[in-house]
Amino acid sequence: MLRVSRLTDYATVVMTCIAAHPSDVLSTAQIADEARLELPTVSKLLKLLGHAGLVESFRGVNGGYRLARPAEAISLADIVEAMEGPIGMTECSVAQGQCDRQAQCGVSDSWRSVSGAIGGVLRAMTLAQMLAGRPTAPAKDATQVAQANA
Amino acid sequence: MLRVSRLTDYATVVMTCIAAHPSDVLSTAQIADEARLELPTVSKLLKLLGHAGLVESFRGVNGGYRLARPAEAISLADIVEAMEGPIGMTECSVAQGQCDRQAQCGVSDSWRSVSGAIGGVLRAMTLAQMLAGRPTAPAKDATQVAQANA
DNA sequence: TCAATACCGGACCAAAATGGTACTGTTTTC
DNA sequence: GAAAACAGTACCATTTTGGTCCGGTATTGA
Ligand code: FES
Ligand code: FES
Repeated sequence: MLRVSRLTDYATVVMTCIAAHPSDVLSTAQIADEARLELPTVSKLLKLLGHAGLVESFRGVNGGYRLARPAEAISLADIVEAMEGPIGMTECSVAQGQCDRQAQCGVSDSWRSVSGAIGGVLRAMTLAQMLAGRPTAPAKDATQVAQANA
Repeated sequence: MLRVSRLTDYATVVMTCIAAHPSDVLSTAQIADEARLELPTVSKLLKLLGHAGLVESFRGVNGGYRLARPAEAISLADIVEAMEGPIGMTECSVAQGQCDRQAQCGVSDSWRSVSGAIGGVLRAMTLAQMLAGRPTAPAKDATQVAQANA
């Protein structure tokens, strides 16, 4: 299906939740509640995201997480890479010299090319843009519905 | 890693092999030999590709496979969809109504948007283009090496 | 006619990735 | 020093993936 893992999907949800409360330190429990996800799962996600430098963590009472950078400076590519490692469409094209067919195989160049293009697509989508489609208020007007069906 | 399955990668290799011999019916064994892949694997791939209408099959002695359309009319998106089903980045965005969080979740629109963009990238790469980087002759001159390292 | 070739449609299995959970530290606040 | 909250890691169940095999059928040509 050429899909991203479900955890990565959840990671974007979590990130938009955090981005919705800028300059606020949210605990894992708060985030899990708002994102409608299980707490242990959210905990794991935040650990990964923190390790990638996308969120800052604060320990102790009243600790929690906060965006490490403004939402405009975080792209979907950042999140995907944090969760799944470097973006590459084929096993062969990331691990150079892994595949013994590489000498004869001419498609690897093409795959590398499309991987680059897809990386560009992911880099073009920022967290701020994703947040724009998800209003904090439960309002959902016609413009957004039209955009969804486009 | 946001990757396509290895079988899909192999499918592109197989397709370029077939495309390298236009208007020739190649047996599974010939294709497997040329693609340096195991015969049962190639057999499975060709079954999938045939089912998707990308290759024509001929039974009996001297049977085999041939492209169903000219290489210019077959895109990478066709091959990926033949192997992995419809292109969609997240589970949620393909199976509408599957995820009970969908009402609250605002990121699905964004994901659908990037899925569309990535579909475009895949549709833009044709089998003919992929073949161009893989000469039939075993010659490998400097220009190709340079291109490979680009 | 009949045997050889070669695709068709499955079933089948082992190994790996995934999703999810739990538990034990460590740091900070009050 | 007790409670809150993150850090790290280990663990397991399930699913997906990659790969193989076999009996069936159609076509060719001697
Ligand atoms: S490089 Fe491994 S199959 Fe192409
Ligand atoms: S629709 Fe399922 S998590 Fe967004």
